[in-house]
Amino acid sequence: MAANHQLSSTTLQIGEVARQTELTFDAIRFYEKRRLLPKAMRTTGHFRLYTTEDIERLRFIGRMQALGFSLREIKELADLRARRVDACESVKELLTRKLAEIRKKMRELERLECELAVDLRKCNSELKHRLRHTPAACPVLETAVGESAEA
Amino acid sequence: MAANHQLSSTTLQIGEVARQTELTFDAIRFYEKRRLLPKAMRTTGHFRLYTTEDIERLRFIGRMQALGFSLREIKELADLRARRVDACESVKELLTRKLAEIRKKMRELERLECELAVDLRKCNSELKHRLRHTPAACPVLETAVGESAEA
DNA sequence: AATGACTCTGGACTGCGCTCCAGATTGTAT
DNA sequence: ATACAATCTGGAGCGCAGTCCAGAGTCATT
Repeated sequence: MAANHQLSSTTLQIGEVARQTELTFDAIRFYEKRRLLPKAMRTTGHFRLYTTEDIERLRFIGRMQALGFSLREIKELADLRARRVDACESVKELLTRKLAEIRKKMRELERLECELAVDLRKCNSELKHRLRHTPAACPVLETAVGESAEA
Repeated sequence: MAANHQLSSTTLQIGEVARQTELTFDAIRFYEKRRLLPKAMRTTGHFRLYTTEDIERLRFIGRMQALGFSLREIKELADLRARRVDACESVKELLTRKLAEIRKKMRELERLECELAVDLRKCNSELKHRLRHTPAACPVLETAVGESAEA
């Protein structure tokens, strides 16, 4: 294990942070370069030191990415957490916008879920049916995913 | 307007398709190269011709992309529509997998929605409050987005 | 026959989000 | 003092999903 010769109490080096967040060194440094993360403190020998807040923030980045937000967007949102200006009006605007996006995505996902679920049921019942009768083409391959899009 | 000297009844050229789907020529041709779209028929002069099915498929691609699926994944799904093999078992597997992914994404979005909605309410009430009292920091900037992540 | 709108191919280029690498430095263990 | 692990910086390279462009060919109109 490497150095922690100072402030070791609640700060972690990049390797440990990488392990805890399941990110790579490179990704973490990349986020710093892109200012998604505040510039990390350093040991006297220039090793980066991270706090639990940083880890929270990195986890937040991960969550948002999985939801399909770009780093640019994530920065927008994450910055609001750290900035201590009274920017409430603009915060409100941003939140309202994001919220609308999210609700739209959710509706779309619901629709897709529905379609897939229907297809899956067709698929299942056809498989059952086929056990007793003669084989036929998979039902999903006829009236498939997304075809009922305009319903 | 350009040629349609043959089969003009239900087929469209790339320009019209681009207009209808709100995609670019380049994107459409790109999807063909990546086999997300079957190779288009051609006029005698090598102009591509598209059917309404192709348009449906392109719209499907667009929808899925907006939901954060990669072209690779979209191809997987879309291929099932066109392929007429009896691959029902594997179709079932794929659908089940996708469905699980979608449900996970939805839960995540719900959580985020919740967090943002709470923040927004805080923001609003703080703004109201501030009209009557002394100014203070924006409440969202204290207990912001994603902080309640582990709740 | 010529004009102008449309389309073709192939290849270079872009922005995003990293990853990989080399060569140097720092910290720990012996 | 030395070996070894962890980290540093800067830059090249990569996969994705296209965009942009040049130069050539195709088609309806006049």
